[in-house]
Amino acid sequence: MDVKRRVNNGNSDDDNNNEEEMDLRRGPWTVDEDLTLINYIANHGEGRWNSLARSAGLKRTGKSCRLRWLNYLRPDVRRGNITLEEQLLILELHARWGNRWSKIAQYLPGRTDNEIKNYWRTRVQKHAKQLKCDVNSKQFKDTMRFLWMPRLVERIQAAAAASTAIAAAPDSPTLSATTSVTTVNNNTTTIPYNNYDNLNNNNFEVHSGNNIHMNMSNNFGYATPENSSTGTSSDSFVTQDYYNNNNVHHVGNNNNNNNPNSDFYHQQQGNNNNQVSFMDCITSPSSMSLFPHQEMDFQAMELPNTPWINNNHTTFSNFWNDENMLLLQGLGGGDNVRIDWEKGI
DNA sequence: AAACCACACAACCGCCGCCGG
DNA sequence: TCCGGCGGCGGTTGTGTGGTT
Repeated sequence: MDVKRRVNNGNSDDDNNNEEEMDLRRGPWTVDEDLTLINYIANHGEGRWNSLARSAGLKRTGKSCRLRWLNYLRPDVRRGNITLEEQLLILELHARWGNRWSKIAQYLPGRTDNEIKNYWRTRVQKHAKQLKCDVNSKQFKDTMRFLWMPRLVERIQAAAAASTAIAAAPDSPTLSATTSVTTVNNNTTTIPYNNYDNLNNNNFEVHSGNNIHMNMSNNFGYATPENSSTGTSSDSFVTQDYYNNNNVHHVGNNNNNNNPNSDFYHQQQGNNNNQVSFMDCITSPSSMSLFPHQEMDFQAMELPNTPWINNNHTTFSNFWNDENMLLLQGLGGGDNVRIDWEKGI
């Protein structure tokens, strides 16, 4: 695509250059442009993007060069589908910081703010729309907190268990291709995992490192079978080893690359196996079983009248499946119903 | 086979804060 | 102190791709 832009309007926008009328290219980057940028940065380093663009002979704005480098060409950019662990982390961090994508991205090694933002918009907001509630509404946050996130945890556990099974039976060709969860090694990031109500306290910490290690056994109020009571057990949840040789690629690619010429130096590394949809998460029969002492504000969900409670809507039929409906029937309504899980409701 | 649609994501835009002259 | 350039950030758009009808 050869999209060019005449830049000479003399305003304060940093894309402009008054000294000369430059035909600045826009749109998808070509292979040649990418290689030029890569080579230039390899020799001169990054930064000072406007002068870099000029010096490298790129007919691009400095801003465009920066974006291309940071979001695509950087060697440590990690591509492929967002893993379960990353999904969980994104939900958690978004609950804490909101749309501060760059800050969230700091805790997902190799992921860019753009990628996380896209994930949020395409996946999370889409499902909020399906539920006919605002993504910032209490209803949706509760849905994430009590259904989606626990389901993710459950999936992660299942994947870890599968991984263990694979280790025990390495000849299994089916299982061996179905998980990206690896065992923990050195350089571990520990993430004490708290619920949304605790997001503002000091218990939530994320330390940079090569791995992310989630500890799910704290004051969230539940404990998983894998958890130890120490809070930092290495037995609980482990993400992919972001930097092992299998998962980190010099330059990644994706299935929807708009630049058809760029594949030659890209390496496909999609991991489709841990991709879990929102509905997959919330329709699990055991989605709630990880929360033995959680207060669940069902009234805030406006059960009888809420738009999502609509038998004609597929979202409803998926969300409030038989088991969940039995649960709700057992509650009998009321204000801020407390679910006493230990009584077997 | 073609048309249509939904999705994913690369890239752009506008705004803002920082910094140096 | 002011001003302009720059980098960073969040929001938005455009488009290629794959699936469905």
